Amino acid sequence: MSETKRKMVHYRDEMGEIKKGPWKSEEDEVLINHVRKYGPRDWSSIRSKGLLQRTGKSCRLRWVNKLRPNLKHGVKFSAEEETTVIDLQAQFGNKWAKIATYLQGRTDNDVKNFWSSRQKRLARILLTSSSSSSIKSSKNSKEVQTSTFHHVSSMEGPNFSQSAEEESITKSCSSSSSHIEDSETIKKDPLMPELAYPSLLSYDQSPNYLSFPQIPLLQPDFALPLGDPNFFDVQLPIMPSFLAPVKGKKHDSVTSDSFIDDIGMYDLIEPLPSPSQWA
DNA sequence: AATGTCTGCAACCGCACACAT
DNA sequence: AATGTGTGCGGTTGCAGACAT
Repeated sequence: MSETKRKMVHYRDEMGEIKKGPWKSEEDEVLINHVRKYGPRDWSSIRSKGLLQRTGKSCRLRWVNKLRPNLKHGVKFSAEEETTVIDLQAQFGNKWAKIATYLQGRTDNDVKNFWSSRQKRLARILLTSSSSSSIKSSKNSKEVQTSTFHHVSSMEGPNFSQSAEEESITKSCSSSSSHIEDSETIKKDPLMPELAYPSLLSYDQSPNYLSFPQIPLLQPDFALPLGDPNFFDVQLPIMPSFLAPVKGKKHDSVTSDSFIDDIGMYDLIEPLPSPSQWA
């Protein structure tokens, strides 16, 4: 993002003028020098010493999100990172800072923004698809709906709506799968590629609940603090990258076909590598 | 080419927590 | 125990660029 993206704002308090908005490279330099001298702490002293007209909070945020070493700037989330975020979000909820500790070079803000974008895309797809697709009933549609929905919901985590949106994606998926005659046929459906590899799947207590295999996560105690210079050397678990990264940008009209495209966007239709390729 | 819409992301805000006094 | 200060976190906003029409 350019330095002039945000309007520079100034206001005064008892300590003088406070600057807000985009950071200049000179300010970054001052901040970096402060951290070199004193470490990533005493943020408030930066202003009280007159080094910068920024609040301590603003300085800390700038350091954590932009200036800290080894951050991945301008690098899209990989399939592995997406999978990790999805899984951890389901596990921890919206604990972005915690989730970020499992991802090399990612900040809580990165994770938060990633998730937010993803949720928006999904919401739009659900809304559009529910308004553009008709509902067909088949004798086994309920079964298909259930497994399809649970698949999606397990990816999207506990915050996912359980009401209108749930119903709309269920309808959309069942609509595009209305040819399915029995559960065996489901395995051949491109929407459900992972069903061809049952060993990859795990089932929880509910027999219909389909979820991704659990990523062997680092124990939280094992996660090093961000200040630790070795933090980014931690080896993170790698999943088979059968989850496709988000491709394309705009999806204004969602027909049955384009919905499938969007489902692909949500990591469903990328062809699975054969199990022998995972090693 | 002009305009409208969408997306990604930097940065702010308010709240909560930890710690010192 | 109460209060003040510093820091961290999650939610939200708003802008610039990308993309579609």
